[in-house]
Amino acid sequence: MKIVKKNRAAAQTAPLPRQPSTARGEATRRRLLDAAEIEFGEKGFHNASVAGITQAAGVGLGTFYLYFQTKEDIFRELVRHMGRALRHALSTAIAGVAPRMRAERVGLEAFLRFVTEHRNLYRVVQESLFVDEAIYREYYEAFAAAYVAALGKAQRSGEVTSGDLEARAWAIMGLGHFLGLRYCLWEDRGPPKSLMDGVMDFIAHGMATREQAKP
Amino acid sequence: MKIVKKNRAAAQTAPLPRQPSTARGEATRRRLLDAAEIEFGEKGFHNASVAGITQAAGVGLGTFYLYFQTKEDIFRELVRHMGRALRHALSTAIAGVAPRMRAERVGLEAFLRFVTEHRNLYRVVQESLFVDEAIYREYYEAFAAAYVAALGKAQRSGEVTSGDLEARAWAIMGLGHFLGLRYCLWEDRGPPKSLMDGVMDFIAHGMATREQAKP
Amino acid sequence: MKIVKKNRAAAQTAPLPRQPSTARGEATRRRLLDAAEIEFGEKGFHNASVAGITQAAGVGLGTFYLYFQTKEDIFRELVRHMGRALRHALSTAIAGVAPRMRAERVGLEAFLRFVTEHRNLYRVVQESLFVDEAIYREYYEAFAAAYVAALGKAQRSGEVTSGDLEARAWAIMGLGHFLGLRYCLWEDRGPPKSLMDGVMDFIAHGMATREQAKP
Amino acid sequence: MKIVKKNRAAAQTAPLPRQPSTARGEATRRRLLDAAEIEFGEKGFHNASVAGITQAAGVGLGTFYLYFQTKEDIFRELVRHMGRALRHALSTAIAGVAPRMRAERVGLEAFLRFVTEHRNLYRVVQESLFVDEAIYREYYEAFAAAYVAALGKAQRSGEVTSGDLEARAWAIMGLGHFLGLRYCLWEDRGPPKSLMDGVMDFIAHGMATREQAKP
DNA sequence: CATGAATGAGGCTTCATTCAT
DNA sequence: GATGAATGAAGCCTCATTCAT
Repeated sequence: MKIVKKNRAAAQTAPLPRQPSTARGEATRRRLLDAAEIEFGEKGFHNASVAGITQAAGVGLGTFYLYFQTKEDIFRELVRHMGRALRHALSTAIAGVAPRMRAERVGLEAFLRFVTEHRNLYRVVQESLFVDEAIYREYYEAFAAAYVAALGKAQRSGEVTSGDLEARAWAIMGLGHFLGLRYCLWEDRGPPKSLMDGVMDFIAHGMATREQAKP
Repeated sequence: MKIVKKNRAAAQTAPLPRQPSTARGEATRRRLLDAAEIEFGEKGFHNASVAGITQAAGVGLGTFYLYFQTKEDIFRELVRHMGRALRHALSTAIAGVAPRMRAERVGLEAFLRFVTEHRNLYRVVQESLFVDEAIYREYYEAFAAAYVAALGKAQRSGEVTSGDLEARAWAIMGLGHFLGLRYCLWEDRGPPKSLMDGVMDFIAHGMATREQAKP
Repeated sequence: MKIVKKNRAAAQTAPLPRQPSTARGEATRRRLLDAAEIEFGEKGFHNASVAGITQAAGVGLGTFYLYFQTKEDIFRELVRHMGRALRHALSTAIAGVAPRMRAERVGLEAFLRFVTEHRNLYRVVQESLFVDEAIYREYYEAFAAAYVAALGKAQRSGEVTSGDLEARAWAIMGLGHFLGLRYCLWEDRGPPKSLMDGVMDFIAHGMATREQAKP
Repeated sequence: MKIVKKNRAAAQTAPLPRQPSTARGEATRRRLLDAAEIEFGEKGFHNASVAGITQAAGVGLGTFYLYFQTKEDIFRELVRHMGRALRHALSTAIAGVAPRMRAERVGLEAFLRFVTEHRNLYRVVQESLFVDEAIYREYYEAFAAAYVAALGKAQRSGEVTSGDLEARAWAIMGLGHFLGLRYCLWEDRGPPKSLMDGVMDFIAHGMATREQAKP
């Protein structure tokens, strides 16, 4: 007797957009994600439009909603994708690399290369702080957790000094983030080797001269 | 990378917002800025509305355009304001502090305190990357320049090791940024002293144990 | 008064839905009608969706158009179905019942029972006034015609007073409609016997006391 | 820290559309209501568009939302308006009329006249059953309550027979509704006097001949 | 100085219908 | 007979900005 209105948010029985089962559907979905990466990366979330995405993807406007529930949805998916891809790239890059300081360098280089090669995706991640803060935290907390684990191992093996690993992980993530912004996104090249040397020295030994008393 | 904006109306003929000449006008302008800081900080640039700002400021909607040309305009002004205020807070905090590593600590503490106390303003600055990238760069480049200058002096006086100061400045700004995000914005307290000790040790001496060969 | 419809596609060349020739086809068609009855009844015509109907019916979306030309089409079919079913129920119920006032009561009771048991279908009929007014009129005019015929017979046999039968038929249909709405749809029970007694008394003898002069 | 999204439904601090305080605003609001009455009446709720309403009202599209929160909102307002206007028309018409059967006739005539003169508004009320059932009930329950009260007085004064007044009120409302539909909306004239005579006779004395036993 | 009614471009989302498989 | 991916017209609603008062 009650007239039910459609309400996406509250849709209880509403069928979620089906994950396409066919190969054709899979391809369409991928095309949309690729297009969204570019649109969001270039225009930002709010200035990007679903119409722009579908146009770039070469599909009809309505098709978008076959695969994603909202504009935010595909955005979130992109962030998650970036997270997975980056973690995979890094773990692949440093697999088997020792000692730890060498792994640190390889990891940082891989990160900066990744940023350079996926500038749009990287911007998407950064903007997620203003679109869906939760997913931004999720992204970095996952990253931090992995980092803390790696540092912990190195610490136990005596390669890394004692100290709060959580803070150190965030510090180094921030450090990498800004270097990426400054040298990869704004200048269109990864940081030169000389710069990497300097940065790694900073990470390994800090910037205080020996004579300095601890602050 | 360039954020495309929609130029709804080029406002070519629109009269420039007058610089308030009276004390009353000055107060109105101040009220608008204060309200905007809260609105933008809490809702983000795109979800904040001019109407919301004027309402919070207790002035009429039209009044906004007596003092600012566009919504972006007041946003930019907020970023510039934050830049000035933060630089002032830091330079005041470390004035006369020596040696350099001590100044670094005092500066980082002052920064984190500032972030904690001006969370909204800080969010505004971060979001500016997605509203007007130029002003974000401006903000950090000004900051970096000052930082490089300070480090240069310390370097010449032998308090800081040799190395690329530009990169070091950005690294430490990023480091501070992430610590602020993690410990000040997400947890509602500045970092505890023990954490600060660890962080400063990292900045001063890095994290490699002595036995480690340089990576 | 005419409801303007949007003719999305004139569907001039579209093949007419085939009348199912197989038993399987017949079953599918039946399933669609049953599902539509529920969907339309619960959500209303505009909030019901073809997808919802096919989902509830357990058939593919495209299958719908094998059996019905448009969403309105199946709706109309439901209205016609209700008309036939109700007329059948009533004529069955009062077959052989005499005298007329007894038949009236039996008929009204059967009607209210029908409404109670087919709430969704009844809502569909009512909504048809706003979906396709012609079919609504068709429905009630068919009903009225049958009613007038029955009353005419009773009139000629002296069981019913003289007077405009058309108006009387519509009056009693309206009366029944509102009682159904009030007591069957909104309260979930048919009207109690005492209420039926009162209503029948009203139909038979009106509500004026004997002393009343005719108005 | 939480990004607040705008959500009309959940808008907690959102300013309700101000009731216009100025005479100009009042006029605009009235123009919108008048236009909506026609649009909804002619096209039905779902086929009417806000754009159509504002166009007919001669105001900009956005202006609509200065005065009404949603399309449903103005629709509801129309229903409420109709309720007030009709009750006012009826109570004015029968004020001081006696005896009750005379008042009944005057009331029914006034109702039918009202329907004839406000066909659009009347359709709006009927459609409200499918747009917002609650307001439809509200409308008729208010009406029924007033009716029951009037009948109760007549009953106590011996002008009306004993019996369930609630049921009788709904029965007569339904009766009036269908007569209005049949004779005022579909034929474009009120019912002729002869018809009114017959109907009033039915209401007063029913349709059973004297010889009939009570059913 | 200040106001707030008015505007309309623009964006997201829905869904009936088609058609290739 | 049946399917479901694809389409795109259409509609509701928001909000920065203007301007007459």
